[in-house]
Amino acid sequence: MTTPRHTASKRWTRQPEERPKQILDAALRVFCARGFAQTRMDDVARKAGISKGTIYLYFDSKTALLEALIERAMAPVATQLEAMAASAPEGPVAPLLQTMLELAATRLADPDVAAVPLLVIGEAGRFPHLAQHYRERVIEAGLGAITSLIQRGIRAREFRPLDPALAARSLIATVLLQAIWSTVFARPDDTPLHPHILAGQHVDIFLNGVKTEARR
Amino acid sequence: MTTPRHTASKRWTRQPEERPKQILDAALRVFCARGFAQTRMDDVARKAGISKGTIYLYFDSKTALLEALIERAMAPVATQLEAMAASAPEGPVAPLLQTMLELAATRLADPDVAAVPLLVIGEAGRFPHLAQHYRERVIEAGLGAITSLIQRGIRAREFRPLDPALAARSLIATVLLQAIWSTVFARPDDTPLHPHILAGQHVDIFLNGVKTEARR
Amino acid sequence: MTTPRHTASKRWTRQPEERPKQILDAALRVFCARGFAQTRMDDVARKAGISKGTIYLYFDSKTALLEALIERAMAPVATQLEAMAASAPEGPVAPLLQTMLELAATRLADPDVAAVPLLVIGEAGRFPHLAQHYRERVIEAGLGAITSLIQRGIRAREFRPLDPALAARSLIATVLLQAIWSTVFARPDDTPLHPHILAGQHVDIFLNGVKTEARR
Amino acid sequence: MTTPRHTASKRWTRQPEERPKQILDAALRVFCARGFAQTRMDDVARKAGISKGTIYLYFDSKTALLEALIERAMAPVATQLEAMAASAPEGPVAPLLQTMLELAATRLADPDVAAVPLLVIGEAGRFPHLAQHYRERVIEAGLGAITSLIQRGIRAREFRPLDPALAARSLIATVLLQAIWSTVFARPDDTPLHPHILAGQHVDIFLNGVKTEARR
DNA sequence: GATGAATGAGGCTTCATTCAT
DNA sequence: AATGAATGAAGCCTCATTCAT
Repeated sequence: MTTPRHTASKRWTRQPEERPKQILDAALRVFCARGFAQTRMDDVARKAGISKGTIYLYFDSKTALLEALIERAMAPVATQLEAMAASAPEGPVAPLLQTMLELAATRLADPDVAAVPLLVIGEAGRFPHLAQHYRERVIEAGLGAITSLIQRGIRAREFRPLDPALAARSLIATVLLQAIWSTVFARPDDTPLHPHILAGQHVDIFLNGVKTEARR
Repeated sequence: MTTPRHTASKRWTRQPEERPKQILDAALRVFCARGFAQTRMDDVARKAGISKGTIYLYFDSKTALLEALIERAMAPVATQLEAMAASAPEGPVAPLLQTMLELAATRLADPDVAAVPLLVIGEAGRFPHLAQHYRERVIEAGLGAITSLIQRGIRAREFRPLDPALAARSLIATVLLQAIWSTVFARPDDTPLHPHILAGQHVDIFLNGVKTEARR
Repeated sequence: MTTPRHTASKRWTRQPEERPKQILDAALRVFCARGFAQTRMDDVARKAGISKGTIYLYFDSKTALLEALIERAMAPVATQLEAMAASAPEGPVAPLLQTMLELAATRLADPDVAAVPLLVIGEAGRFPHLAQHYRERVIEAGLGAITSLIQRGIRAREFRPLDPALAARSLIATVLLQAIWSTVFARPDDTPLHPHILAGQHVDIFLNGVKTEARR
Repeated sequence: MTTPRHTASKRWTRQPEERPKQILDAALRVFCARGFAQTRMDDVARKAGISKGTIYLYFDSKTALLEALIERAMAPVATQLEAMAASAPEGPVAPLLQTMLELAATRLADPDVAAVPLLVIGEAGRFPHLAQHYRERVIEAGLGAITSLIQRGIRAREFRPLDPALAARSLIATVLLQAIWSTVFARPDDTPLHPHILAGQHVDIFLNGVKTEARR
């Protein structure tokens, strides 16, 4: 068994285009694994396969790295939520809600995706502006989209009358909390709960729970 | 009748016996406000009204402080959950579930109570044993208690057949996530969402969603 | 030859009263020897016989150390200059000027005293406010005191008419520059130029050069 | 007739031959403005309009840059001083001294010229060989030239007997110190003291102070 | 020759922990 | 038991220098 030499004999290569992405990807992993405060810039650098100083060619500080990271993760979510809310097709909203929840469950089953809200939760105390930004662009946007759909359902007598904002929380909490739990409390030997199954039954309960009472 | 250990030769009146509690209370507050890593022992000391060195008379390290804190918060919850599960009265479980959820909502509305799960979530990456312990004694116990009640409801045809473990998650997630959110994303000018209202409508939706279909 | 054990068996002693002075003294020496930028806090600490962290119990930063140092050195000089200017006795000013110059020469012969103006000169580029403060409190005060004495001499026909401010510069420059040179360009094997001799001849030349022309 | 080394295949017009001068000029400015230690190679490069790496094609290190800089500035001064000392015309030395001082004052009024002694003063602690070299080639040469002229004046009974070496210091200190002060303590809104005026009065005082007493 | 991305040693500063009082 | 001065290891960040392009 020979010791494989590295195929690249160069100590490093220029990759100014790729570096920011490499660094953010690495930072997400290590911040998530150890927490922001416990992560050393060296950890990020090693994970990205570069040297410590190189990070500072692209990001001003450790904090700037965190902010860029969260900003990057937030942007597509916020965009998609707005698009969804704007383009909901006519007709009953129940199937729509089901689709959205399953989509969310699938997305959040990816640890890299679930990592970001967790980071925000963990660092909100230290970086209130981050938390506020996340709240506005993601949480309120998401809750708003769901809330308006539920409201539509109520108006159309598809659902019985109830507070649509609270109902929206009832609908999405299970999926979100599951994402948090499976990331935080995962045990190595755990069979991960398939997100579709949980989301499926939850949506079923919810829709049964909110649907207009059968004529009496 | 307390046994005074010292014969009135001291000037300070605070009893050593109260110190651990004072320290833990202070630690909970500051850990929660700034996060564990960002909190200095000086912060804890100042909050407790004592000096930094004194903490080390009662706790071996900063980590030990965190562990004691979480342990202390976990104990009564675990005890109560076990008691509930053991002593559930006969009859329909729906009112029981409602009571439990409202109790949980009320408890978690206290920031000092909600702080603990948040701490665990934030530090799980660094202290896996803490996370595991919390999972076993609180999460699994709580989910177990709810699950077995739901199972009883299903057996009694009070509820339609579904996976009781998943249903338990559906039931409690809304209340827990609300506790997390209102702690993390609270805005100073926010009217806090009264926990009873959210829990009330959520339980209503849930119970309507799981109840046996009324024969029509 | 035995290895002498330290008489103090304690690793350190409490000296909260003495520390600031100890630290400033040490800092003056090492800043002067190596320059501010080239000096590590470790150097200061070692010179002061304490640990690096201790410095930060008394000074906020390396820069604060420099500022405190210069402030401390400036205060007595400024005070003395003001006192001198205020309490000059009546009569001819020539002996006064001679006394002042010799005093200045003696003072500046102490390397610890000469070090401060040198520090200011070296760091003026980085700390303009320091330079400005020094200029106002020391240089302008000193020049002002000398200038007003010379003016008195001119008014009393003791000196011939000339620009007193420029004459003040002529008078003190030699002593000051000598202080700078002997600090900067000192060679170990140099016999130091005795300040009194230089100052003595310089004042003699100066006073001869400014005295009223013998009646013609 | 210059020999073009490249056959017009390059786009840039700056000749490599000019680079060292460009770099040294830039370095002088920024070293003077911020001090040697506080100046980054990037600063020098930007000032020179080239890139950081290019400096290393011409100079081995930052220190080499400083040394080359000072060496370059020293050479003409040393040469001129030697020439002056060698070719002093016969007759009274007073006009000669006056000319030299005014020349020095004029030269030192150029901040780029005054910058060099200041740099040497500031970095003498770190680069003793620089200081020694400067002392030998500039200071001792300059003092020597003046000293020997004064000695000539004493021998010719133009001046009264005094220590010519100390008198030389008395003569030049005012001009040098003024150069230092105006560079270090310059205020933006200051009308700079015209060097000729200061030097003029100083030389007048000095020559009056050293001239043989008019028999009365 | 020129560039500027990449490196990594080094310094300031923080803070958990110790210990003399 | 309590204090808080003192310690020193550890981490963020800078920047002189190198080197692939």
